[in-house]
Amino acid sequence: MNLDLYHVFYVTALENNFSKAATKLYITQPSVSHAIKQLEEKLGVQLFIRTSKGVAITNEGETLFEYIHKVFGLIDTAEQKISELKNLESGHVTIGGSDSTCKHYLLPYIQTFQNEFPNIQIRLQHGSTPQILDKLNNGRIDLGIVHLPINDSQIQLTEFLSISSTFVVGEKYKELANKNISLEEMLNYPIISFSETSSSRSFLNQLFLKQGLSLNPEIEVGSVELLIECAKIGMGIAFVTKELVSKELSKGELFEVYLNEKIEKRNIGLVTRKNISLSVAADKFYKHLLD
Amino acid sequence: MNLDLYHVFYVTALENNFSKAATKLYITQPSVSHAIKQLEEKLGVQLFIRTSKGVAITNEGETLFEYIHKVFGLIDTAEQKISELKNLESGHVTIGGSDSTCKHYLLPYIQTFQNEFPNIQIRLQHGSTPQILDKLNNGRIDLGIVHLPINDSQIQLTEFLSISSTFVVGEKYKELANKNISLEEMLNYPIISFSETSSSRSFLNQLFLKQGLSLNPEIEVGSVELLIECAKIGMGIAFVTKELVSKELSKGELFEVYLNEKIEKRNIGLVTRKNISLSVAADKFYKHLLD
DNA sequence: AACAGCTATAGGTGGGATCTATACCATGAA
DNA sequence: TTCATGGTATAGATCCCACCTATAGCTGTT
Repeated sequence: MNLDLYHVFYVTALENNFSKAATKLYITQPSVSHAIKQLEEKLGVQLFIRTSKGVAITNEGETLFEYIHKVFGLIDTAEQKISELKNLESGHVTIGGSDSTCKHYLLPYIQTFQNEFPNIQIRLQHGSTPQILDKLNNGRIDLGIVHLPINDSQIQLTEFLSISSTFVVGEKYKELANKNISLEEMLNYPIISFSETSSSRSFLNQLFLKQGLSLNPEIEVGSVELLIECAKIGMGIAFVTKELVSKELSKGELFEVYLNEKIEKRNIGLVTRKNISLSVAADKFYKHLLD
Repeated sequence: MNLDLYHVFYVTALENNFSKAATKLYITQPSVSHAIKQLEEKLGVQLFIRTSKGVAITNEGETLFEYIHKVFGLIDTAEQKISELKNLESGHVTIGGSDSTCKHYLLPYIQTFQNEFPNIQIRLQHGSTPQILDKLNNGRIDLGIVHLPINDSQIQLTEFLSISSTFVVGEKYKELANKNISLEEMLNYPIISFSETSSSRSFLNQLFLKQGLSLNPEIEVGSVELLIECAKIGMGIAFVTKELVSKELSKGELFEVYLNEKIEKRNIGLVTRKNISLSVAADKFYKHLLD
């Protein structure tokens, strides 16, 4: 299958003239003559009638042209599309994360990325960490943002952010903010935490478990905003990422409760599939995140 | 533009394996490797990820594949179609002629042709001789069948049939059939002829004009069938193609009126466009007619 | 008759497509 | 660990053929 013959045919059919086609193709007229002859022999039909004033396409040539015309249209479109993808003038990136990671750590990056590459569409997929890893493995998302640690041999992991956890209270329990207290003492107060399935909660559970303590929070919520509100109005001690309450702390709406032991930092990571290349757009966004 | 690269890409994308693609393409693996590399360089994007167990197509490669897949589908279809045309398994022939030429001289050929090539569609276009020549020049018909002579430098003419003209009468004017009469005498009887625009009529006009006589037929009709009927019931002397009334003559329903001079034979010709090739199907039909 | 504009043919040449051979790399089994 | 397997990349040589130049040959025009 020699496709270049079809290219010669295509241009010749447009020009109805071997010599002009040759010029357009940057080859010589005998080459066109030869190529058309080859194609005619291969297909077994005459494609052009040679006249003294150029050539005229035959009926069969016309039929062939209808198809070949589309062929080169498609190739043009394809090359155009690839060029757009390459130059980040089109394409999309699908990112998976929990609502809170997306909202608090991803959104600012998405905004600056969109300013720079307005034609790249950013899509978000919500899910828990295992769900995100699953979507990643199924090719439903390009990259994920999850709380660490994770354990999946198929996954390529890059640490992204390090966040501090702390306990905060509102005006009502302000006196706790002055002294270092132990986890055990804390159990005497109502605890506000994320719901059982969240990674924040399992981190908290682990914290108590290491002291042989069992946690049973009075209040379980599903969003950072609600958690902060609950703490503010004095419903109890809230376990929260420090970076997310810095405004409330500085305004004096919330007060930090210091533990008499150090809480380890938690890490947020970017996950991609091992051995699977990111699309140009996804790769660009990935690098954008790591800047 | 090297289209063969796309062919290598296409097969490789189907196989996800350079070596297997090479086998299918009847080339070696290094050639595939080289071709893909060339295409990647040309497009400026990576198309495949090389892994130890073959290759995996990238996102951009996938996008390209969607188009290229269609491209090769089209080429396959095109080659299929051309092959059908070539082998007379599809296609059509459009023929132009007057109703009577079509009916009396063409129809038998059409039937036998359709038996032999049932998938070739035969289309008929009706019109007067000048209209037929016009349609031919505009490419609306592949070939025409017309009464001669014609005068058109663009037209390629082949004589097809030679027909005799004669005068016939029914029972009523039977006595005329015994003697040779002159054209002048004939004017004493009602004449039945085709309408003014027909070539049969202009032939008849010429016949009289050569003798300095002017014809003014009492009855003008538009079809051979009607003309024969008029003659049969004794409305006058009909000018008619002899071959079309042979049955009536032998049955004794009509009687031939002999002129004291010889009427020239008329010719029917096949016309095609000069310098324009017939399609395979049209050419086949043309040859079928001349057999 | 000469010209202009086109295609076909002949024959020679160079570049590049393709090949062979081999390196190299990852994976899985012994 | 070592070896075998199955894949891709690279190097270098070969040789074919795609393309070129030159020219013939055809047709319609000036």
